Amino acid sequence: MGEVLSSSSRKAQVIRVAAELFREKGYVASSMRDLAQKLGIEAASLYSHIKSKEEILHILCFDMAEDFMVSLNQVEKQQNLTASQRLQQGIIGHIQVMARDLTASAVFMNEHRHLSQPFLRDFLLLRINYINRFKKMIEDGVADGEFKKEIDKKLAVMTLFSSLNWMPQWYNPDSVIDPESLGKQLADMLVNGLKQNR
Amino acid sequence: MGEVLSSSSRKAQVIRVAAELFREKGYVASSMRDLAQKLGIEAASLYSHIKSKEEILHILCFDMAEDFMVSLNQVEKQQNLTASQRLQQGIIGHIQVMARDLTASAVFMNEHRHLSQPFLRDFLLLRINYINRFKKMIEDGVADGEFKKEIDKKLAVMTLFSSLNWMPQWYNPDSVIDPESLGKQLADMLVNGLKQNR
DNA sequence: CCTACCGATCGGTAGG
DNA sequence: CCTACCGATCGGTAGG
Repeated sequence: MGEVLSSSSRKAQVIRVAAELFREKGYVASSMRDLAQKLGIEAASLYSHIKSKEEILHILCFDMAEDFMVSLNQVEKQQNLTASQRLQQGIIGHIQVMARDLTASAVFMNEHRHLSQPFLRDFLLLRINYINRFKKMIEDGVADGEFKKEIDKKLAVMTLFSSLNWMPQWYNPDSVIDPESLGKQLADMLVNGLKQNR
Repeated sequence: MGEVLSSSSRKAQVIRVAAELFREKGYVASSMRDLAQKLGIEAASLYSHIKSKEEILHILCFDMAEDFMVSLNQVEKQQNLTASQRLQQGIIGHIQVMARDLTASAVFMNEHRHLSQPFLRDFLLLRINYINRFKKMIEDGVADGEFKKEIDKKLAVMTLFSSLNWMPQWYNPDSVIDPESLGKQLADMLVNGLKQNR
């Protein structure tokens, strides 16, 4: 997990509480006074821990991005697996990272656009890179003959990402289904579809 | 299309320009002064056309919701079709409604949470109803034996909605692929999966 | 559609 | 971590 977020410092606590607030109300609608109140301190006191409101958003977004990258790096090492197996592992990894901190994941997803430049650009470059690496797995599957050659790879990867990204909005981490099973089911649905196998 | 949005009144123009602004910067970060500037008038003059900032958001969200409902009503009438055919028609309809106004669709999707009560509650009830009607189509498909009985229906419908909802973020309406083809491909991918048919 | 303006709230700083 | 405070900006109104 990102260094700051995983620590138990006061700063980390400020960021975790901020994440809850940002998720609930959105970044722009969350005031530093709201945040201070949740922490039981005065707004001005926040600035002993963080440099600015945006620093909080920056840490939340980039710490999550880092975790997603680490997870995908692991998967890409396993070149002994077939494309669909790697895709499955990638999906499971993504969901596991999200499940470790669904609040930060929701902020990562919905609020990153409020980063100012040049951070926004850096963030979007990381995201494009991540998506392209998933797209590569799909292309590998087509090249192998494991996936249909007629599939629209862009549509496939966008559909995959949409479902992954939307998950923090409805997935309940205390539910019966654990992240790994969820990842497997999602991968299976995407790869095999809903239809009865003949 | 919703009455206000489709008209060419000055009010409709204000709302359309607001939609672009809300999409770009988010509802909260968009000021009435930003909006006025885009229209070439003073901020105070906006209030000759609209009652409040929230009225704009309300109209955008509920006009889109109305259009989605009309589309789904049409599909549900076709009980001669199989579940997967109805699902496909539902998906195509949803995408066609979105494609008619991708800007309003993006606002509908990302900014509805800034509606105040009781409008937010009303909106969420409409959305739940809409989702449940798609879920019903999937359940019908399972009951018929057309879809696998092991599928997680909640996961399937959330995956479907995630992809539909995310589309305004990447779909280019001027692209080579028209909404109907896109809907067909998405439905096919969901129903049949990526895997080569044996 | 404009000028003139209001009270509330914003992120953040100085100085302890 | 607090008190005291700043300049900027917010949505919106009065009155034409």
